[in-house]
Amino acid sequence: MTVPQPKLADVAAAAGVSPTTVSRVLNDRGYLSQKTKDAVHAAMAELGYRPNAIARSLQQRSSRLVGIIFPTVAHPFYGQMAEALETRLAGAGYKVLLCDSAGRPDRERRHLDMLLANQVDGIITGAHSQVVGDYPGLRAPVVTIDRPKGHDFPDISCDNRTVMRELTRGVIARGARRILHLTSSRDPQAPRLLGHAEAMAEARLEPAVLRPEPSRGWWPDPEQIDPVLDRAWEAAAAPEAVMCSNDLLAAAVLSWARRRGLRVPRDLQVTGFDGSAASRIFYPELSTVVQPYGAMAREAVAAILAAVDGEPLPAGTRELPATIDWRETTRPA
Amino acid sequence: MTVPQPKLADVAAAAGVSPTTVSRVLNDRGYLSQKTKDAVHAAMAELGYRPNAIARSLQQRSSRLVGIIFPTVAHPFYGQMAEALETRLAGAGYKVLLCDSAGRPDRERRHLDMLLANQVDGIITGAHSQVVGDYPGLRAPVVTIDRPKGHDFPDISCDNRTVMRELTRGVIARGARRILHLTSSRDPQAPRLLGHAEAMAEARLEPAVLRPEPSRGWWPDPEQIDPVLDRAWEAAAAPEAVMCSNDLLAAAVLSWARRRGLRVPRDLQVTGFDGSAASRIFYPELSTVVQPYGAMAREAVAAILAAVDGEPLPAGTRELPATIDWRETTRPA
DNA sequence: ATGAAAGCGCTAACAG
DNA sequence: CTGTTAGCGCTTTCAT
Repeated sequence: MTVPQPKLADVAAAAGVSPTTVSRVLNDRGYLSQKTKDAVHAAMAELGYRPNAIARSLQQRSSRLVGIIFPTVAHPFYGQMAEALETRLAGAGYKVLLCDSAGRPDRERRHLDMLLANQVDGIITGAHSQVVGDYPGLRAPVVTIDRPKGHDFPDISCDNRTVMRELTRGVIARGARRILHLTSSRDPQAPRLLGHAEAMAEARLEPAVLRPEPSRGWWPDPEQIDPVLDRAWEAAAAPEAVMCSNDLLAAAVLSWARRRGLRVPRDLQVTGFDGSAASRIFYPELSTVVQPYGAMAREAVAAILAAVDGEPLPAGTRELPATIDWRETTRPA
Repeated sequence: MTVPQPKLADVAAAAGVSPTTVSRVLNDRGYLSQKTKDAVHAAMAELGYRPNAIARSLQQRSSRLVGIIFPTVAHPFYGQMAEALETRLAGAGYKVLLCDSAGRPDRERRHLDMLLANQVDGIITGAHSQVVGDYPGLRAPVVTIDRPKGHDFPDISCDNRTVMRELTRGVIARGARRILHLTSSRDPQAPRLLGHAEAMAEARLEPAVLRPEPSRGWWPDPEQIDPVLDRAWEAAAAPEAVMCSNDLLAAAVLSWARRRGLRVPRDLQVTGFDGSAASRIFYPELSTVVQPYGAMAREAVAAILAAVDGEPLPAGTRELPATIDWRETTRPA
């Protein structure tokens, strides 16, 4: 506290060598006599020296910092993704600047400004707005996570369309004909919707998509969902299955079903999407799609690191296979 | 990309002034003629200039960086806490370095090294190991989140003991006499346990505490929990309530209860702890304690900012009031 | 009201 | 094998 932190020059003085030499042993560069190395190490230990990463970053014009932007890390999907990314990045010697955009473009813009000012080596974003897309002076490589195309950055996703087609086929095979699709997405071309529509078309079933408004951006709102479901159930033919675009939505549906006295899966089958660790504990019975968190983090980080090494970023989406976990909210196959 | 990023000197040249002047308009310091200001602003806009935060940090010997260390942000409690902290810190002009310790002391140590090397202005940690406690050369102020005492840093928690006493009283008032307490804590002096024990003693009831081993550190493991519960139910007098030290544990108990055909709350009452947004959506029926996430973040950040301003950190625990959310996994009062 | 010069802590030529 | 010198991009005395 009171003692100023020792700097490289102090170590040099203590060891009786030049700053350059200390820098060399620090970075293990060039030829050093063992004797010198030992002396320097001793001095460093003596003083409790810790190199200043900021000075190093300035000199090397590389911060080893990666920014990650998500709408909300309180959400199990983003939280788990953030964890997987941090673990990978830390393993590669990178540091993570966490940005929570709360789904607000203004916040995202501020965060982007901040990241660029801090000379980040890369940005990984799962934020929903398109502000990264047309950002002036964006020097850092950008990779998106589970974002639809419509931008020039590589995107890492699971095989949304394929797995959703598969999941829908499975629900149909389990006896459901009248299937409701609940989504929080406002994009009619969302891959999950397309996959769903394909499977429905194959079976000559009419897709029915409902988009209840989420509250606070990412949290399903029972006030919105319940009336929507009530209405669907008061229609002539009540649905036999509800497929949801994420596990939280599915949980809201299951809660509604309990209140309404519907038996799952007898009266109603329910599926989710995401399969976060939290979701698997909260709802082990939920049939859902488990996203490949680890693999997605690996690919996203690999892309950033490649870009740092000067390789051009591949455009387009990289899709990693997700797995379906059939449980008790659907009937046996 | 190909064009090197403009620096302050470039702006100066373009505006026909000295670097000092540009720095002055940037920081709005000293007296500048409006004319000069305008010229500089024009030049900055022209070149798309963005000040380099790294250089600034080096010069000012302050990074405006705060490290936050949690066992796993995939866990709803930590994820929501991380979000609340990031929001507060960003609002105060600070940046967040995210560290996921995965509950491993070696990882925590590496993260601490990294944070100190990066000249963080403060550290907020909820990691469980005690490595921060005796860390050599820790210059940054540290605040812990929901950690038991036993260290010199201020701690921000909810009023664990009080609210747990209240919750236990409530469960007793709801008719339960044989109450099981499930916890993931290995500390017999944990405040939540103490509060529980107090309420039990008041009612002259015998406390029964069970500590199933978590898997991977923070996730309750049904393989561990189910046999423990089974055994309790095979004992002479089956419990009438299970109180859990977090919502995930409660979810595991509810899942077990469903499989065993127990009706909640008739045959068995269940309570949780944490009340994260995710938990409220996954399990709206769960009676639980809702932690004051926002207030805790506010206090933690306030403490760090005060320390940055040179005020000494207050020692001891700051307890914020939590609220009890009685729902349907307990009987009506 | 503005500028020149020095320096934050480190590393990269370039000597020797 | 080691040291001298210059400079990363910015801010800050101290002049004027």
